[in-house]
Amino acid sequence: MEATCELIADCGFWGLSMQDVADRCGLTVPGLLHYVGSKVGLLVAVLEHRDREDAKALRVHLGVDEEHVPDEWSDGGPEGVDLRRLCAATMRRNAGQPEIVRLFAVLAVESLNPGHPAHDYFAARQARVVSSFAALAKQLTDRPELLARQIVSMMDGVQLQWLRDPGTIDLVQEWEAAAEALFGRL
Amino acid sequence: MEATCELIADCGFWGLSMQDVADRCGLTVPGLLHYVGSKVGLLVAVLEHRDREDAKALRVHLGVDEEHVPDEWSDGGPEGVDLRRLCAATMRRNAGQPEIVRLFAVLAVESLNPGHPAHDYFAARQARVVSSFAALAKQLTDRPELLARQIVSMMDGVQLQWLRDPGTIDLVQEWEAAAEALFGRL
DNA sequence: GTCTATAGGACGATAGAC
DNA sequence: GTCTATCGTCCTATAGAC
Repeated sequence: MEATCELIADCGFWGLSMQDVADRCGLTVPGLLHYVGSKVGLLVAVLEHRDREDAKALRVHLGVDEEHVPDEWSDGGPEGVDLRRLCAATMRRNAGQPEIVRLFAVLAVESLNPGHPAHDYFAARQARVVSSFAALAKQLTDRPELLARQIVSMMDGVQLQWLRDPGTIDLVQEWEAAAEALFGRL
Repeated sequence: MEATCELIADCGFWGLSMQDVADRCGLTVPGLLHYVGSKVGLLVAVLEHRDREDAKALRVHLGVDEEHVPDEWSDGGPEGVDLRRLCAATMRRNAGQPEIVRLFAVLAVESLNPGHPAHDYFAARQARVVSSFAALAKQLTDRPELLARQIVSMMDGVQLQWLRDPGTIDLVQEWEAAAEALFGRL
């Protein structure tokens, strides 16, 4: 999983070589294929692995700055969570794993092509995030879907700039400033 | 150029096949290589072609809604141009060429890898855009670089969402709403 | 300026031994 | 569960005829 994440982040799924993955694992290519079946199977395995890992870690990160974690938070669903705080927690977590952020950035763009094996996965993911943000935004504005899309756009854009120049840009600070523009006037 | 843009947009530079490009041009692979020398040469040719094309077209688009085009605008430099109007003109133009937007989105992310042949090109491009936006933002805020980065982030993010679901999202409208959040309180 | 022919390799995947 | 051997295909690039 780890090796595959790095290699896809570097060259995309189309540029990924099973040979390179196998080499990093100390396996031969047929040895690797024994587990994942095919190259697409490897991609699916990585995405599922990331989903589990991220769901787990986000809950930890949400609570890490709080003295007491409300019950609703630990239940997994984002209901009742403050939207601005949820975004900040996400960015705080992402600031510590640039390679993972880059993996998703590469796949998200590559999968705009309907023929990409992760096309449906990212379409669904995007819809899910926007609609759950919109649910939380209902309390803040009369156009919650619009605000949700703006937040997602800004998060994606800020992360992209941070990835391009991690030395100059502090992801957490940059997001805090952007959040002020988005949430400040509400 | 046209064929290459579409194919890179679909599969990235690493996924691009000279054979596919040659086929679409009605050429053989050596026939294509005669002009561009190598696969990297083809990429460079495309980027240079887009630079010329976009510089030309942006000036037209900037003036298209105005009765009179001020002299400074036609001189090429963005000095004196209203920043918000410049962004709107860019988005208006991009709304008409989704394939080109997707080409740049794919290459921009793919080239985060320092080993990518377009890495330096996109690093320079990014720096140039941010600093020219920041110059225009000086009149609007006391933190012009920050505003410039926020604008670029939001433009990139909005375009990404639009590319993923062009039927639901109107790029120009979506940007207008986002611009209100960024410029409205200044 | 465009072609045929070909070099020389990497690719994903399968078959079958151990 | 991991290997060797191999298939058939694709890849970029070069050499050289026309």
